[in-house]
Amino acid sequence: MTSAKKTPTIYDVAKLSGVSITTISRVLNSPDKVNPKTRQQVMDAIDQLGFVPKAEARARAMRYTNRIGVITPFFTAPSFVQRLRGVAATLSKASYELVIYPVDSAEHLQGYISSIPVMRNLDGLIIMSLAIDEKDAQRLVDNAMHTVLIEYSNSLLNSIVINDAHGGRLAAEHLIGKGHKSFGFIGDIEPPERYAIHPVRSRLQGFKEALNEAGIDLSKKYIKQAYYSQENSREAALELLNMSKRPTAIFAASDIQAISIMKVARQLNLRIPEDLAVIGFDDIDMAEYVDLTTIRQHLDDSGRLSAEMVLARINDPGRILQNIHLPLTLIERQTA
Amino acid sequence: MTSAKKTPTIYDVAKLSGVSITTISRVLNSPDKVNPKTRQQVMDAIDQLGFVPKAEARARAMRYTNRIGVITPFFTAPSFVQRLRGVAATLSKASYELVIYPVDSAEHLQGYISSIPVMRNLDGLIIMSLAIDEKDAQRLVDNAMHTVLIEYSNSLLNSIVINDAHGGRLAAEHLIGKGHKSFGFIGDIEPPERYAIHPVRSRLQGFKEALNEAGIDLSKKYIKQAYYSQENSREAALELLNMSKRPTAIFAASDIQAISIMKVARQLNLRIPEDLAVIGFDDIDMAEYVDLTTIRQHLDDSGRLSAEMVLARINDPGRILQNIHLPLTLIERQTA
DNA sequence: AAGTTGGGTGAAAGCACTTTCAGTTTAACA
DNA sequence: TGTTAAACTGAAAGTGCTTTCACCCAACTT
Repeated sequence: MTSAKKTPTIYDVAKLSGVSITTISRVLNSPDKVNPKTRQQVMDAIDQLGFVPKAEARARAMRYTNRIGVITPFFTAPSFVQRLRGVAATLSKASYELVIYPVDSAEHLQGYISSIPVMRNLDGLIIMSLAIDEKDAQRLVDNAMHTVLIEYSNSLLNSIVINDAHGGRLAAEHLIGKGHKSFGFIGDIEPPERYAIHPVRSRLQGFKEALNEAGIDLSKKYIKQAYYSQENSREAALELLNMSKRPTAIFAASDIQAISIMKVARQLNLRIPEDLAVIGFDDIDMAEYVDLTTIRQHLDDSGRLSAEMVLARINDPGRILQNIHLPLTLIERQTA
Repeated sequence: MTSAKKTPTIYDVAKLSGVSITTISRVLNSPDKVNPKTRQQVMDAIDQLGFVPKAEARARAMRYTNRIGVITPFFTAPSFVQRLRGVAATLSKASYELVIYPVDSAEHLQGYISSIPVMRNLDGLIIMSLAIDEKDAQRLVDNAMHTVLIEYSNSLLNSIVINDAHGGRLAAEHLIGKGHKSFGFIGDIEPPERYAIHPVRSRLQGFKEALNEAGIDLSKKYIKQAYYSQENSREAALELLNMSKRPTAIFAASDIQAISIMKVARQLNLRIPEDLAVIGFDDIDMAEYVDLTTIRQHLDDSGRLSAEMVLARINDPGRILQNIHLPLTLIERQTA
């Protein structure tokens, strides 16, 4: 029965299904652009012939991969997920695939960064919250890999950043405005990861500065280092809240940590915001669920924007470099 | 100043070394057929340009992609993220890339599913919470695409499932054990998406059955349909809690919805669990932060397992099919 | 009824090479 | 020195696929 003497090509499939080779290609590469009925005919023919597109021919003819990559640490932390959501939304519209490169060590990062531009199986790249050095940046531009950085910047590449110190100020000012006099801070000031960038110190600094300007000194013992984990944040919160003169307001460098603090406060029977005000940073989805007052950093938008920027660059490589500063917004809810 | 705009081709090499592209090709493919002097010139040019036959590299890269794909709806909903986290963790260890195909329409899904196995730019595939029909399953196995289904099963493919009805029972039994007599249910019983699978009905059914067995009838008006959004869940909760004889315990078909209910209860000044018990389903990270009692479905583990299964299959294609039932565990915290 | 969209489609022009074939050197031999 | 086979080379014709562009036709506008 098996007639085929040679492996079938799209020309064979085209003949059998009665359409042009163009349509076959389209069924395979952008199925949504072809009429479902036609698509079904083509798929039937493909199945019948056992057609498999030849990788080399494909590679030859394909100038783009229709795929953009995201290199990110902590890719499942809520704030990163929300950025990814923004990225995915715009990529999906433009029918690009999303490849995620989770980074959990410096080697990992270096590996990705050195092989990606050479392998060229990506049309563009988004790098989140990761510091990349001059040499790597240079390699990226040499190999014409369109990339945008988030939370980090480099003169050779597009970037999207926020002003973390200003975020700290916003928090301080809001709390001061509410009449608070004694403050605490909890955040991941000295994270263990060498490869990721660390905006927390800036948030703290802005917070301190604004307090100073209001004549308030935030002494060391009210500043608690806590890793991004729940237990760790909880311990820090406990220490703060068990102090003889405990603060009436706490600024947490991330919403997740703020929520941990709320949990401890609840267990200690402290009312929020009457006994303790809590303010977070990020405005992750969950913040609204728990009515957390926080500094919104427009996570979805940053993702969306970054994707739009790489797409724009792909379509117009001559486009000028951009370094976008995203605003921060205080979102007042119930906790402060 | 920008030097290399694109990767060099044999044309560039030909120009630089002053011979025709034919000769370049020959140097590369049958060096013995070309004059040593000419060959040397060509090699020099090749070195100088850093030329790598592109198609070849691509084709090589494509025969074994080191990449596995995940097709998933709602890819940024917490429960899906947690599964993805499991997947990413094991893939990262095995140094595989993760490609995410977000599905937001039936066409999308059908498109992916028909082109992926044929195009072979993936070594394996994980399909989450999506129903796939016999024909597609058949095509996947015909094309030797190693795939694992999560929350759905098919006799031709590996799968990982949970017993949703049993989860409903667990919730009911726990609540009954706490002495509750009047119950409510909130969940996405009739979701709008045709392409995704819908375990909520089963959860409700198990819940109802267990109540029935305890002699309790869950009447229709205590069963509220609510989409997976915050506002919708809130409305449903409000209706339930404003009833003349309001339930003392509510089972939410997802943690996210349970948390919405908690928010409403807070606004209504209802104490949890004294005035109202709430139990969720999933055990997402956030559940612990807000002390939500819930039915844990081991999300990270299901992701990890699914990745391990496709990896195992890639390394040993003869491996027997598995249909894994993951246990559900009641996690008792503060809300019920 | 005429005009405007816009989805679906095919012809044809790439893509980055390989191969064929005809031609040009070169080397070797008479 | 002329002849000829061998060695080398390039133009052009594939290779199997993707993509651009123009076209058709049906569905809306006005």
